[in-house]
Amino acid sequence: MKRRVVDVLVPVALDQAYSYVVPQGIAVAPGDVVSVPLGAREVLGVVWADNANPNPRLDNRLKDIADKLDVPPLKGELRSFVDWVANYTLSPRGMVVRMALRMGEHLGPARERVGVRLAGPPPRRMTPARQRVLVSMTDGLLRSKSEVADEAGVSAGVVDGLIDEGTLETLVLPPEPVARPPDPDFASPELEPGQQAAVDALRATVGAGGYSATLLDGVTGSGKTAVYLEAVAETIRCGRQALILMPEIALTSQVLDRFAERFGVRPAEWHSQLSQRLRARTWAAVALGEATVTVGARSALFLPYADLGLIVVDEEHDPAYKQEDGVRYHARDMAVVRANVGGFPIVLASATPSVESEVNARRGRYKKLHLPERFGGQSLPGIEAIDLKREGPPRGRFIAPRLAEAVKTAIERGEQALLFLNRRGFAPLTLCRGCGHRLSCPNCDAWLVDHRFRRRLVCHHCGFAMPLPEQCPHCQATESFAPVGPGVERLEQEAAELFPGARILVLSSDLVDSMERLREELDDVAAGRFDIVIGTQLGAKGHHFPKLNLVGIVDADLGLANGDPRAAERTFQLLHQVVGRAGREAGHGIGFLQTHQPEHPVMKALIASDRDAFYATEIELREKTNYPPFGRLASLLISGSDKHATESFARRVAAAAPFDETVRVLGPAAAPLALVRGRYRFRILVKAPRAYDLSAYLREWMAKAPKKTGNIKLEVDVDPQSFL
DNA sequence: AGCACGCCGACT
DNA sequence: GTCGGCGTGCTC
Repeated sequence: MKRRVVDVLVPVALDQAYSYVVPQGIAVAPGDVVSVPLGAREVLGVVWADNANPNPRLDNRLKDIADKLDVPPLKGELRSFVDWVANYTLSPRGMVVRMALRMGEHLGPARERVGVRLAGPPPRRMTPARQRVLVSMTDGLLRSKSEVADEAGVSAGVVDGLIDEGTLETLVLPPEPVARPPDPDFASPELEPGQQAAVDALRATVGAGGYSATLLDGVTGSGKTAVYLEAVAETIRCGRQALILMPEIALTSQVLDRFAERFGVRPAEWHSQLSQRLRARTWAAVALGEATVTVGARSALFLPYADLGLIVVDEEHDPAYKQEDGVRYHARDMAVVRANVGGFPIVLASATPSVESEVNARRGRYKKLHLPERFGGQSLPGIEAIDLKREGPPRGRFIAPRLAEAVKTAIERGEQALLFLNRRGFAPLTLCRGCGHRLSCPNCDAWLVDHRFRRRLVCHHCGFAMPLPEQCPHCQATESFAPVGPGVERLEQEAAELFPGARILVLSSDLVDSMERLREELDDVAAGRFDIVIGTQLGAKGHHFPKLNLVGIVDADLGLANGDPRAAERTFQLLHQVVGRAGREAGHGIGFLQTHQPEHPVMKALIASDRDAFYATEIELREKTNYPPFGRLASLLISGSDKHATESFARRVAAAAPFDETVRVLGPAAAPLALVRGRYRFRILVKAPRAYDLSAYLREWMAKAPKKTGNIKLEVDVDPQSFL
């Protein structure tokens, strides 16, 4: 009898599927998750296709499929999506399928939970602890052991003792579901007329089914979340699943609470900090359709939904949606593709849409829903510029007198102030006053950042850290180091001196260790347990602080200086979001922008609260320069530890570029960050027209590019977001 | 991506 | 003399 052979995609850096023999007793079909031998190990893979005539050269080398897993097969929709993403990003298909299989090796039944209930006579020896347990058990209900112990305030041993005595009996509890079914009619939202119109439109879109993309555009506080949750509710009523994508860090946000208020239960969550077991259980719940709504970071896009019927991309403009290592993909863009492949609607929500999405809406490719006002008639904060050239702080200080005065007033009123500075640590630069030497990283082309809290000088690119040296490595002077420029830790010091007695919290990613901890700290702020919050981006994202009425942007120019084509857009979006945190409740919020260039279009648009002016200038500029979305970009990053070998390789790669009169190949040039982790970096930038098939061009190019030697690496980034 | 193999430097 | 660093090649 002829043996059956199938092609299996394995989760390694291979673009091509491998062939395996289907042994007797195992029935497989495309999409099935199987366990297969690969080299010395055994890996999970996905059956991609039948192979009617396997390569005869492999005849005696074909191995058997080891096992078929008892999970639902990956649907054709997801498999097409995997192929599409691999093709578009030039990633090996194996690396993309790996993201869809990222449930760890912990599949299988959940750990058994043991429940107890009152069953026998009281114990022969009664103790106060035992008494408390029995009191809490008098209702005769079944509950878990840990629950009982917690409730009675005793240790688990006391409960075990009562089980031994026969007073309590044990029963196996059904496994706790990852997420209970949300009730679309649990609480009906109060909607204002503007919101109601948007909700009606979204309900119609969801009800109609089929692919469509909608840009939901509404300022902070306009009730975007409430509106898109109604699209989710409609999806649930249709019996389908919904995915709400969020930037990773925003997963701490109140959206989860809002969801629970609206639907009676919390959604399933998917992010990088899930434990292995919870990850596996969530994966399975999504695949079985038990998890109706998933709120997740970008990798949730690759989950094997049983019947996905809606994707919402919250804060769609957020740069964190771009994955910068491994498979380089933009989750917002791939979400649109996934909706298209699956034939269902997608909603992109933002108060400051990306220029890409805004242009798509203007071209009619996306529907646009606009929520014009703040919910409850709240007014947007007034924004004032503080011109640092004219009324800056004294030397060595970073809070201008006018801002300090406003903070003082806010505290006196019992309100909160947020000082925003997108810079971790104490000072970004330490230099020797004697000779001007700058302390920099031995492995990177970067200064060492002074982190006083950790008592280290730290490189933000490679993690190198050392204590402050005794003397200058260049001129041997002692006690000669001076910190230059501010970080959040230095601001904290300054704020403590300016506002004695104020309760100050620093929110910075290097000072929080877990998502839980961060949630607690954010709750503390919301509850008014701090007067001043000094924060990096962490403090800017998706949290609502009712008592916050004053926002001070300490260095509004920080993001504008680099050569990134999206620098202006990013700065506008970030500062708009931060300033929008003020006055959401009380309605008299105010924001201050400390800037050296109050005439910059970004600053002028922010001060005038004139979003349209910003989009008008930015879109015109992009169009004129053929930058996205009016042209396409790709970037090749060539890196290696030998500078000359790397540079010469980069030149040979550039020389191998296929000729196309509509494509421009720029470079190689040393990357702005020319050295990272001891590796020299060179960049080639590719510019192509808007509708051009850049992936095909790059694939043809890579096929004839020179072979790399030594430790040289060549990374291709289609639609790059970072140009460092 | 992992893993084995194989080739040159420092040291139990 | 071995241990181990990484560069190279392969995985049906």
